[in-house]
Amino acid sequence: MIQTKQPRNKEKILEATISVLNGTGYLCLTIEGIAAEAGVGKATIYRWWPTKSHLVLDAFLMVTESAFPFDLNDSIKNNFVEQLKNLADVFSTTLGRSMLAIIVEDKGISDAFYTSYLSLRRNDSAAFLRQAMEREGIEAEVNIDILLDMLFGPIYFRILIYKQTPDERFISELVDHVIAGILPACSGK
Amino acid sequence: MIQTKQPRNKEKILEATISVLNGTGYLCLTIEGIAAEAGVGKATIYRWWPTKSHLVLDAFLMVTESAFPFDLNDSIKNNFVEQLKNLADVFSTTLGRSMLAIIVEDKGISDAFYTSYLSLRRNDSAAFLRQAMEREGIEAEVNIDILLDMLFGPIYFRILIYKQTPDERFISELVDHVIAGILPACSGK
Amino acid sequence: MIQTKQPRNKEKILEATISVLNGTGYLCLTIEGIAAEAGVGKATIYRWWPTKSHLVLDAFLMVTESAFPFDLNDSIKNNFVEQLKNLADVFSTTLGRSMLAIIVEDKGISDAFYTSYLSLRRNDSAAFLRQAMEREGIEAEVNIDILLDMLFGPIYFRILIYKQTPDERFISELVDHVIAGILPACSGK
Amino acid sequence: MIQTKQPRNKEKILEATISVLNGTGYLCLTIEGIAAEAGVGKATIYRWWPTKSHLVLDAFLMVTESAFPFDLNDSIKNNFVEQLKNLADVFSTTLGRSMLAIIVEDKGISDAFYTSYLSLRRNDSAAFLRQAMEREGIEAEVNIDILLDMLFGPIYFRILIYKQTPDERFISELVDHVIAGILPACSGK
DNA sequence: ACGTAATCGAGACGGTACGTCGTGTCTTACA
DNA sequence: TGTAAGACACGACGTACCGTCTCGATTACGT
Repeated sequence: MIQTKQPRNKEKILEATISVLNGTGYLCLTIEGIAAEAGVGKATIYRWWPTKSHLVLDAFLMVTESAFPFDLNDSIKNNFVEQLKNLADVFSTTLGRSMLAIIVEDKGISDAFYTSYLSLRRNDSAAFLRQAMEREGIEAEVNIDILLDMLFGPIYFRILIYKQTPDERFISELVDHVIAGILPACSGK
Repeated sequence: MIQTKQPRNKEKILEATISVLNGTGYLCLTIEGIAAEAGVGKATIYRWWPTKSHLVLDAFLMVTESAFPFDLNDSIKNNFVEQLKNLADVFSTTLGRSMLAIIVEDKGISDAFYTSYLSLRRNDSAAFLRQAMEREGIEAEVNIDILLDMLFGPIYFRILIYKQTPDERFISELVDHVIAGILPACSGK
Repeated sequence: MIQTKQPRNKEKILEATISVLNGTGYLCLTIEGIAAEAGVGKATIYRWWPTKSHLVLDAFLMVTESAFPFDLNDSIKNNFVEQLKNLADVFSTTLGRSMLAIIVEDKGISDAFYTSYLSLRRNDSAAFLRQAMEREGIEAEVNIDILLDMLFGPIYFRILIYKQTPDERFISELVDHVIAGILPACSGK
Repeated sequence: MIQTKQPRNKEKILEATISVLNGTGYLCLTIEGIAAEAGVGKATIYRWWPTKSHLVLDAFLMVTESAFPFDLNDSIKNNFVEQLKNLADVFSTTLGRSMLAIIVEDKGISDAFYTSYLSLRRNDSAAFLRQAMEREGIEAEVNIDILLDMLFGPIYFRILIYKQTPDERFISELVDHVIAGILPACSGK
């Protein structure tokens, strides 16, 4: 089988990116440093990625499953707890935090991130939630988008602003609160 | 009255920072550019701010009320809708977005931001919520921290990741959902 | 008869060299540019020429007669005027100037240039001069090498340093002066 | 006396230029190398010189007397032998050869070189020659420009094309031949 | 009111990284 | 088989800012 050189090189560069990121952090991430670490010329990096941001995005996508599966036989709560734990894990790594920092300061990358990562998970989540609510007989008038924001938003918030990694207890309580809001209430407000 | 030059200079610099930020965006914000805009030597900037990040933080604090008042005579919902609208406004400006970008990528600044801005609002919010719930006879077993994250988190999330400015309708529904979760439910799950 | 591709290719490359040289000048002459212009891979150029300099030398030799004939039936003056006019023409083209620039900065090429071009003309000139002087009965004690330098040197000098192309009048006067020096003088100094 | 820092730096850079030139030759002369040798940032070099060529020109002018004096009490021959020996010396150094290589390939620099160096010597030479001829009663119809080219041209020619440094014997004969051409001849051409 | 400090603008400076270009070598795929 | 196309490591380019550092000129105060 013929093994072209090119893909091997791209992989080397992505691995070097992660390695440098883990070693020195995002603020010290330089193209020259990555090139040196990968044993590659700078031009080779620029051949495949227009900016450092795109490179980090690809590195992120390489190591991150873009979909985290739901289990229809399990409860809403358990499913979302798992989802949010996974989310918290992914974005608490140096790579994940760097990814977020780039997204926050660069609209172009955030679009690419949305397409390649966020919308996939979001769609899975929405689909699961709809099915599960129907199955559990919840007919509440709920805006699924807002529900998902109430689940995901606080995780991102804690990581981005408070620099904390939400633990299981936080996640569990959060999911409880959100679910409480969609169960039939005795009285209106 | 004698007016020393110093305070006037600091003000000029902060104003120049905002002006450059509005003109060219955070990614193009340079100390040299600010100094030129302010008609000031670079050293004068370094005299008072150790890094560009600290400078932006001060600029942000200068133009932003660090507390946004609650009205105890109004409803929980109305109060939080106002709070979140104000939050969305503040962080949808170029200055606000820049502030967030810095916070996300710099732990040191995020601490300072927490002290000077975030904790003040957070404490006010928590205090108000406790009073209001008591007044309205809600005794639900709720974790106030999580409740506040459910309110604020989605706003930051929308701004930071989705690059959207939440509108009043979104905010209103969000507050509704959160409040729904703390009203007494007919049945636990 | 079978016509191999190779000679055709070399020609294409030499022509492309001249074409690029005329288009953008020596300072912008690149192997990549020549390869593109010739519709040829870079490796094909490197197969036949070790450096850009050798390539330009070959291009120069291709378009330049390495010998310019003397006419024994004409006068010394007329012969040298023609020689110098031809010289001035050859080295006033972009190709000729480039050739000189390379010679000046590269000893290796200047040797090759000497062998393939300069010594041939020099020998012809010396032989002609000797014959003609004998024929015209001039027996002056002259160093022919120096005489030739006095003829050729000023032409190169004007072209290389002054960036001028000597005109016919200049050449004519120059030859007159040189010849005046070898005619029998009334008195030594 | 106040010694500003600036000129000291320029001098350091010019010295480093010469040092690198002597060490590795013109083809290996890089701005980065000069900056390193001088212990200076690249930007400092670019602040004062637009191109490497201008830098070499300045280095050349720094070490070269821009005028080499004539002695009106000495003979024409001796004066020009001294002039040409000096010329041959100056342009046989690495620095001198590099200067010439740059002049040959760059019209802009050759203009600057003409203004700062060449025209000064040329004018001195012409003035001296005129005075001396008058003093010695030579009234020949001579074109001084061509005479000077016959003196200087061969020197440059030998250095640039033949890569030789003309020795005293060559120079002496050359001057003899040129002078022979301006002495009254017995017969016209 | 004036001389003496302190303060400031201007910008030079040594660095670091940028993104680009051309080199000369090497690989691949096609003709 | 030979060759175009072009990937590749390398090295230098010229630029932009960084944070530090003089240097005068311009304050503003203490006498």
